[in-house]
Amino acid sequence: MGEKRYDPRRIEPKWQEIWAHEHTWEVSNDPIGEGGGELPKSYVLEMLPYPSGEPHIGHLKNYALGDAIAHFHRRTGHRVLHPMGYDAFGLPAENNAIKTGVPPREAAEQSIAAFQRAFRAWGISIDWSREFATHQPSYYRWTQWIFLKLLERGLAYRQEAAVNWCPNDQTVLANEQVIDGRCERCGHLVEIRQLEQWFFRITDYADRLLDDLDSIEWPEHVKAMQRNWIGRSEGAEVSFRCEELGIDYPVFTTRPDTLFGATFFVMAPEHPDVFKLAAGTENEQAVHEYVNRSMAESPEERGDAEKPKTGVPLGRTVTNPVNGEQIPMYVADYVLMEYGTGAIMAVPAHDERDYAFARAFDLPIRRVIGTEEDELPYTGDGPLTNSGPEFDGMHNREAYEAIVDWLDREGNGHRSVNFRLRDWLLSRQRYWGCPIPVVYCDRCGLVPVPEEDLPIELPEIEDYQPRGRSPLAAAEAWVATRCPRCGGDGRRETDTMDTFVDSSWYFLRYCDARNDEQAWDRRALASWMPADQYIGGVEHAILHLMYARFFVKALADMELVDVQEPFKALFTQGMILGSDGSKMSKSAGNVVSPTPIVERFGADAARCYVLFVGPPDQDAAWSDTGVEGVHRFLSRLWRLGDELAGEPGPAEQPHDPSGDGLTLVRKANWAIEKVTGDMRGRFAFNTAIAATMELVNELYRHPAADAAARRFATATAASLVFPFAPHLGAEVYELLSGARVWEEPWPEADPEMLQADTFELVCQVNGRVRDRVSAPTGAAREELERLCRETRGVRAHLDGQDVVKVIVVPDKLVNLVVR
RNA sequence: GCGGCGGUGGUGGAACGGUAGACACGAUGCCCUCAAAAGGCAUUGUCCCUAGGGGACGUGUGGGUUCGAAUCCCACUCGCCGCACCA
Repeated sequence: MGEKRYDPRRIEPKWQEIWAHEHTWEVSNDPIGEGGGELPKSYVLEMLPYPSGEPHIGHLKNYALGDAIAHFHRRTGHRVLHPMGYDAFGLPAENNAIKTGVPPREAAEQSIAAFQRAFRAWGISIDWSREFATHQPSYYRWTQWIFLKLLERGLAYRQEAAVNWCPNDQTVLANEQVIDGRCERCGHLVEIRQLEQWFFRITDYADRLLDDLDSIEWPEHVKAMQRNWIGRSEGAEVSFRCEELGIDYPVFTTRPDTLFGATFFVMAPEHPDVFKLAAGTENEQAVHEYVNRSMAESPEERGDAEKPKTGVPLGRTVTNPVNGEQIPMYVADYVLMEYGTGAIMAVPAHDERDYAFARAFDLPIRRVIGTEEDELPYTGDGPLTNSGPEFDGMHNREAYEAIVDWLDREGNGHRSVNFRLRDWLLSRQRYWGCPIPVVYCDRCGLVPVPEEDLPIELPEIEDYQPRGRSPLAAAEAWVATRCPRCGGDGRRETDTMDTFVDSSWYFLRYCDARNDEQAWDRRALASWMPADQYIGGVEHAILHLMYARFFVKALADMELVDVQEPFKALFTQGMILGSDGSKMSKSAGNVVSPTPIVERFGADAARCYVLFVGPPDQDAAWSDTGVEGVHRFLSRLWRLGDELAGEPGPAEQPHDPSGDGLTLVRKANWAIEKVTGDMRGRFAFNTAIAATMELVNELYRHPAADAAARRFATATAASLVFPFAPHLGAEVYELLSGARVWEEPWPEADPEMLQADTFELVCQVNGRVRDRVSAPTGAAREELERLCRETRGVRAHLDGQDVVKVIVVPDKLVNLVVR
């Protein structure tokens, strides 16, 4: 033993070559043609990588996870689709181009090559026949086609709006890409600009995006984040009339029960009527100054809830519809134009912000809910007061309904629902993205490019520097075109699409990736969608995962797809942190690159380690000694295989094992049961790997067991470890049986071998373990009680006391309750 | 503030309401070796006891349910994540 050593550098390329050469992981869309008509489908999908530089350790974990699931599904009788692609468009490649001069296409393609090398070196079981990258015209042709479909349906539109502008990246951003008032990409403070931009009408789907969360198996925290982001609130819209100008101003409120407490009225600085209202009043000048000052403030400064309330009176009043009171109007920046109607009724007694404003401006505060004991501002429940004879004394929950009904009858308001979600701003003033297939014609206006003219290819340019408009605008020859409608002079849209558009439908394309006639064939889609298991990081909980759901729903409404949700189940993996426990970053100098690890310990050890460190949805720190430990385990398994190889023969369970052989056969069956349970439904790969470690340890503990039992136990370990360490699993399994482990069905435990003849009976007195004794499996309750009472430890603790109760858990324990 | 998740040895982590700490790392000792590497074996929650054995205490804190609680319930506390002047 021991002259030969486990050498992943020899084993791993050997199997990778076989899988590549035989196209092992390719799968047909036609189950009948493959003779697999009876097999259920399984679509296992990891989030496609963004090709920037080299793959990092997080990618290894992501794809090791997905691969384990894919292998398990294949061997448990599924046709498995496990594809791969690259999300190649996007800002980083372009910013890199500006810095280094390397064209984004070149950088992206270099990076894609690095990912391809990595996936092969890691032994990920990918169906390469479906591979694509989103920057290829054969892909984005269909991204453009989907855009046209959405445009046709009114779900894509162009509009001027106050939008987030990143002065560093020189482009607009979606709300979802602004984090704490800063650009998600570069961290620069975001400004607000009034610009005409392209939007997708995702708000039309707010209710469905919310409701359908109940139909998918996603982690609770991700659903919660989406619910939060959609931010549905129920309430009422109530009209307040400005008599002097004869205009009704609706407000949205979630508290119509507090209407009698409204003592003033506030508008957002961006509200289009602010100047009109102030015109001619003594406040006109002050209003202009205030509005200009607020507009100049960054969203971050403005959004600070802690800062003192500011505002200016508009010099006008509105009528509170419930009591006819004239209440003063203000403009104040704590009211947001983007939410509700951009105007609010202020109820200082029952809203903290209104309270703060009223105190600062010395405005009346009138309690309408609760008693003296409830300190103001009071946001809790209670009986109404100061709300007229009709409502006084009524509990506020009831009053809510009663007041809304009354408003409705009088024509002053109605029930209403508001969402926090806003439309998806998709245009970017940047080069490296999918061109928007639209032409502007002086005569016809905005004209969609006809489908047959797609793709509108992204031209090659030399200067990527953004100058407030897309660098594409400088490509004169490309911009100048014919109007598809009238044939006259036209100009192409020079904005490109947000990268998230590309990744909102790629999972559909995998189903029919080589189709040149259409984006997909519906039958191909029907044979795979939805993805049964989606795997990726939580950082996409809102952006990508919401957009993709929106796309699928919109496409379903156009009868282009047959599912309502793209991802039936979602698994969010935890991050691999640096060995110091903090996030890996170049500046912290704690980045672990997978390449040297794989070269040194093998892909199998690296893959097993990231799955073994802990539950895969949790963050885990990288540990060099941890990988060495896993490598040690794989070596031990390999040595068993090497030692037992001899000539290939059966590796099946021997018929009548006895002694140490029986122990091994039992342990092997126990491991089968344990690993299968850990993988089915849950993702307890850490404990699954631990169980195969136990099996291997057991083999080392019983070196004298008969060879048949050892062969069986070793082959079983190889078979069970295959989803995590495919090369080693295949190697050892072949050494012992001559067969290919991935062609073998997943092992099933022999029920007879799952139970021993005896077990260790736990003997408790008052719930505390006092002794243990060997007892026959299946023994009667009385028998177990007797055995328990006879043990030394129990007798010592019984000590003549009365046994008042006996609890027997068959095949497990006896608990004697004494007084 | 709202929403979600979590607190177990020196470390990462195991535990259908039923033996807390599987498995692994680290540490210690031994074997193999001229030596080393590699490998193998053993010990390893804390404390206490006249110690081949036995006892007490132990899953953030306090209470509760139960024959029995890391697990279920209540309150608190600490930490992480998301959202946040959203009316």
